Amino acid sequence: MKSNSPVISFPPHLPFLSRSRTLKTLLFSAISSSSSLHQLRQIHALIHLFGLHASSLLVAKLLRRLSDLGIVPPNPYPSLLFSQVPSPNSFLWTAFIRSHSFSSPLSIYLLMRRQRPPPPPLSFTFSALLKSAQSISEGIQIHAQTISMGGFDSDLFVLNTLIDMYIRSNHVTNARQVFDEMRVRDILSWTSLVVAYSRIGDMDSAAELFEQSPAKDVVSWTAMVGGYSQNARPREALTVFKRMQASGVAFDEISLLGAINACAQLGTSNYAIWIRQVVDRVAVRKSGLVGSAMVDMYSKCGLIVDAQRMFLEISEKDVYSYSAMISGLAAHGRAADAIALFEEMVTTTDVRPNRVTFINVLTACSHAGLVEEGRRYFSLMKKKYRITPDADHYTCMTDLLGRVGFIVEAHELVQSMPVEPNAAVWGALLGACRIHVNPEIAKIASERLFQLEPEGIGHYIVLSNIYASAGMWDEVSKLRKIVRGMGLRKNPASSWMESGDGVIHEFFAGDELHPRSKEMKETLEYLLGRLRLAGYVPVLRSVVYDVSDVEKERILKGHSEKLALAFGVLTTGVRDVIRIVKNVRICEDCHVVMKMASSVIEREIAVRDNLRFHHFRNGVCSCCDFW
DNA sequence: CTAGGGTTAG
Repeated sequence: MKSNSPVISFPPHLPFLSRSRTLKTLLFSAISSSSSLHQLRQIHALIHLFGLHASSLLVAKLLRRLSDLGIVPPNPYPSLLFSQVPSPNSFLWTAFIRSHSFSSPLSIYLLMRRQRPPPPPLSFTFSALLKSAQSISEGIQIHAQTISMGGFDSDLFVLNTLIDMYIRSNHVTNARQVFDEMRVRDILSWTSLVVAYSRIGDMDSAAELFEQSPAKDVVSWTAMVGGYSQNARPREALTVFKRMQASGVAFDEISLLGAINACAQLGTSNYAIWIRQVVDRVAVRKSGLVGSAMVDMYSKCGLIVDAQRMFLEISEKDVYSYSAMISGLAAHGRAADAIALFEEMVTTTDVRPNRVTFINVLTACSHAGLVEEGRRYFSLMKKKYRITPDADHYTCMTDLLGRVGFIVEAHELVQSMPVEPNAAVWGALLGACRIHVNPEIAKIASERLFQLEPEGIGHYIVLSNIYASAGMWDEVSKLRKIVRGMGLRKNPASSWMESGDGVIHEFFAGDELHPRSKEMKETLEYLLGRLRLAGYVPVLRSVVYDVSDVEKERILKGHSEKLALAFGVLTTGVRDVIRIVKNVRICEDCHVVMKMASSVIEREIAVRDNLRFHHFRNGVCSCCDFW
């Protein structure tokens, strides 16, 4: 908590004229650095004391700070301040309009126009109006007004705001049209569109514009790094991040976030170590912003101990830091620690959990099968914290109930939930049906999924796998036909790992693309041979094709995480942890192989699946075979 | 004085 009041020191030796200007400057910066209504009122009193309450400059600044603190009409304070200025200039009118952005900025504008003589509107008077436009048509009207005033038709500031208005209402094409018609553009025009394209997932258009933009600064570079990372293209994100550094633009805290997140997605430990060095160079590690991202990144890279260490180093822990840590512990199967941290947060700090925190806590319960605790937190969230559960929370509950086998109850929950179940909810139910082989409810869930996400080829495959596990081969072949008709899968299952030099090696089921493929095959055969001696029997039911047992065994051997395991054995030191990242859930057979391998070859193996970690040590897994 | 922002279920 900042409790220091702004200090206004007055240099008495200055001549009177400059004293007045200096005083204004001092008061002005005091307003900027104020952090509470109480302080603002004190400064306001000072302004009165010095007879400066008619200053448009100071009052405009006060208004702006007030809206930052959420003090806007109908709170009378802004109007009171405004009314004390006998002849407000255009700047103050604009500030007053802006402070009404959530009520009726247009009515203030009309009031301004009715003054005699009317203060000339400024470009950012219109920008303030445009910013608060509730709809496209209102925005277009305001823009027409702007043009009719003359002199603004090619105003950069107005046009940039117009672009933003279109982007805010998801009309990227219109924004692009404005952009294309601009005779003069600045870096903000370019960046706005780059961001707009990346938000709609069109990174190729974003990149094209970015490359064309004549100037690049830390913000526009960051937009690209963040864009790639938010669109699940971590390698490109890091490439752009490195290019930014090479171009001589210094990065700041915000620009690091995209890069940290990209490393989290890659999930490999060398990138974790690399980004830590980058972060340490600017010594912002203890900030909550970077700290939370780092906690998340370490967790996702399997370095949970480093995540915890990082968490402790954050100087001002907020709900993001706690949520990131809880989510990390959950992903590593440490439900008890995740819950303990949540309890510590609510009992020993002022940090209030938000909806995401509860998603994290419920996920922790889910990964450990803690049904009763999950129910308790679900109701605590409503009763004590007044957070209305949304579809995401119901997804967690459906997953929690379904995962332990309460499929009927999970289905009832989905049917009775007060918000419309979305694809994630039905997906959780379908996932539960896969684990516990319940083709009846799976059929219900997947029919809804086919409606909600008709392009989601994965749902057909999961349903088909459930039918396969239940031996319903007629149904399987019907679904296979549909899947074939839909074309190739966009995201095939793959596993990847890093060799010591930071190169990422990716493997696909049954592929022989890697230059060391032959060696890997031999290594795997040798390893499986040793496992067989220790009692390994391939889990044939992990294969969801109706083929012979010999063929099933051949398919199992080709699973990408086994290829990665072989590659890891070949290329890493005997004391290194073999770290594998996988983009889908690990299958039962691979899980058995990893467990046994960890004891037979005395190596620690860590596999990150699409949602959690498996740490294999001495023949057991941290997930206790519940995943 | 408008452009980039950490935690999120299947």
